[in-house]
Order: sequence, then C-alpha cells, then structure tokens
Amino acid sequence: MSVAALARAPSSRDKILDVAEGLFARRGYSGVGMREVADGVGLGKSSVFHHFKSKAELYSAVCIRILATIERALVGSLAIGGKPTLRLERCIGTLVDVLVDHPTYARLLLRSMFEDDDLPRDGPESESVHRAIGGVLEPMAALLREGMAAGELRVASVPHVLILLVGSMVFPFASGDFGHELLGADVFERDQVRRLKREALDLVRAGVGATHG
Amino acid sequence: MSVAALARAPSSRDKILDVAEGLFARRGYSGVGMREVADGVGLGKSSVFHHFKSKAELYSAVCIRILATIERALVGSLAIGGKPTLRLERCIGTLVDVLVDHPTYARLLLRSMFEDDDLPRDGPESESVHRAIGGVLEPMAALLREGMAAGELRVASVPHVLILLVGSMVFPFASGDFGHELLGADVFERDQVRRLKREALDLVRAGVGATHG
DNA sequence: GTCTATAATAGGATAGAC
DNA sequence: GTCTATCCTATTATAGAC
Repeated sequence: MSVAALARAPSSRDKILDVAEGLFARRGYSGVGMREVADGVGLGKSSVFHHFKSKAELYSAVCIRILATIERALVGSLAIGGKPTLRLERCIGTLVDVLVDHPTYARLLLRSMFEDDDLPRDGPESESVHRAIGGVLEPMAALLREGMAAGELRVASVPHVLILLVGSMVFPFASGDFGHELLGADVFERDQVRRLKREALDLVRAGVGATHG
Repeated sequence: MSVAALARAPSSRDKILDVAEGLFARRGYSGVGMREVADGVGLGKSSVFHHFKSKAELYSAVCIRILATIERALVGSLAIGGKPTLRLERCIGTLVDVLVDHPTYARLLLRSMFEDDDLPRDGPESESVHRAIGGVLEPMAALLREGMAAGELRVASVPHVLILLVGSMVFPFASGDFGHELLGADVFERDQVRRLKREALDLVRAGVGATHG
C-alpha cells in the first residue's frame, strides 16, 4: 500500500465493504440483502454486483479484511518480545483493543466461525476465510506452546485452551443486548472495557499460568 | 406434565419445534424458511402457520424450550448442595453435559444472544426470551456471589466474570467447523468433550478460585 | 388440523444501454 | 462504473375448502 493510498478517497469497493461489514455483523449472512447494502452505499444493486460477483464473495471479502487487520495487530504486538507470559498478556490486551476499536469485529468473527452452513460449503471463498483464521490462531498457539515448554504456563492441550480463550475473549464484545443487560451498561463503554480486560487478564494469569505450589 | 404425556406420541407442535430447532441452529433465523420447516416435518406450510402464527413466534418458542431445559438441569444440579466451589464445578459440568446431549443448543443460545437485530425488536416474544435467559443466569450469578462472600472465590465483578464464563463454556460447542479444524476432531466426540470439560474446570478452578498466596 | 391456492413482496443474479 | 429493466425463485402470510 502506497503513501498516496492512505490519503486517497475511499473507492466504491471500500465503501461497499464498510457498509456490508456493519450489516453482516448485525444480521448475519442470510439476514442482509444486496439491495440493503447498495442502498447504504448509495448505489444501485447491480453496481454492487459489478464489484463483487456474488453475495458469498462479498461476505468472505469482509471476513478476510477483518482477519487481516487482527492478524496485523497481533503479530505486531507479539514482535515486541519479552517472556511468553508477558507476550500472552500483551497479545490479549491487543486483541481486546482491536475488538473495541471496531465494534463490528467480534460479532462477525463469531458468526464466521459458526455460520458455516449459511454459506455454500467448501467453496473457494470458504477456504480463503479458513486460511485467514489460521493466520490469527497460529501465532497464539505457538505462544502457548512456548510458554508451556518454558514452564511459565500450565501444561495443557493447546487447542483446547485456545478454543476456551477465544470464546471468553471474543464473546463478550459480540454479546450485544445480552451483555448490556448482564452488565447494566454497554459492553463498549470505557469503564466496562477496562473491567472486562482486567477480569480477562486475571482469568488468564491464574487459569493458564503455572501453578505455584 | 402428566405421566401419560411422557409416553404420548409427539404432537405436530412438538415435531415442528424439533425440526425448527435443528434448522435455526444451523442457519439462523433469516436463513431458514417456513417451507423448509414444513417439509422437514412432513406437513404443508400452512399447517405450520396454524400452530405458530408467525415465524418470530416459532423462533422464540424454540429458544424458550431450550432455555427451560437448561434452567431445569441447572437448578437441579445446584439443589444437591455442597460448598460454593463444589457447586460451581458441578454446575459447569452439568451445563457442558446439557450442551453435549443437545448439539443444537450451544449454537442456538449464542445466536439468540446476538441476533437481537434479526427479530422484530422489543416484541412480546423477545421479552419472553430475555426472561428465560435471566432464569439461567441468575442462579449462576448467585452462586458466584456466595462463593466470593465465603472467601472461596476470588473477589471480582460477578457480571464480568459471568460473561467470560458463558463465552468460554458455550462457544466451543457452537464452533462447528472452526472447532473441528482447531482440535482436529469433532467437538462432540467423547474424547474431545472429556478434555474440554477438564480444561474448562481447570481454568475455572485456578482462574476464579481464591489465590492461595 | 391439514390441505390447495394465492397474494404481495423480496431475494440473488444477469443483460444491455449509457 | 453505474444505471434501468428484467428473470426466476423464494419469502411470509392469508383465505377458504375439506
């Protein structure tokens, strides 16, 4: 991406992706029509089909863009270095920050993880999304393995711990009304984010860290 | 429910609920048509509308039935008694058992928590579902409060801990292909369930339990 | 309680003018 | 790149016969 690209006015393609991201996050793949997307951008339906040849392609483009953003933040955070436990905590902090900066992400991530049956199974789009998910998970799995090998983390099955962590980190920011009712305030409020982050870190420190006795 | 009811052949209403539960879990509210439900039961579309006057009513009936089942299992498990930590662990074990016995539950639960925007907002159905969710969460919150007051659990914000726990307990069994790829095996296989349960209990024991030093 | 028939609308996708 | 017009199918829901 060139420097000029940073200042360039957003293309129609980008605008479509932005609108679609918000809609898919709120109502899922089947709940959103191409007409609604087009209206949101201020284009005709056919123009949207000019940029994305099918709805499935648009959906996976949205997912891949999100996953790429998260992967970039994650590997950047991990590259700073430090002991595995320190990197794990920073990694979780970064993940939470990204999810909070982009309130559509958590919902879309969770949806993409269990809306397999919504999309045409095993299409080429589906594979690209799976690869992008792998790009996010692999660094975290490697970090867990390293921490366990170094004796800093409790030795456990990495994938099983990882799936629990993903659930507890991503779900709160996808929970919407449910979370609002439970906390008595919006999940994305500064104060709620701060407390969720602290609880998450405490849970991980104690729950995944090596037992000291 | 009478004793005779236990042996009675399932009514059309029950059959519709069963089929709809499976379909809604797989493809969500918008992804399922009433025709598909009717075909699955072996009825005409109009017959389904005779039993449920709208799609929204059918969906909330499915959600409420699930939440009632979970609540029943949960309060039954909590009624056995014991120290808060013991009850919390048994409660989590019971929750996992229910989710495993009914593979549609986890997905439908998560969907119902963040498909608020899918359904007509603030309708009477939506309120019934919210009340049913409260019936499941309240006993768990009370348990956490009791454990903290007794000094058995780390003192923390109950709702924030609860939302993390819900995410980590429910998400794995809703994760479908994603979980399958991560674990290298189906999430509902006996072995995977056993290991997930152990990791979840370890995480809770260490992560929520009082620090011993 | 179940059916056929129908209404009224919206869905994804394409053709072709400009 | 965007538009209008169109195709075909599916959608939720209702009316009324049996």
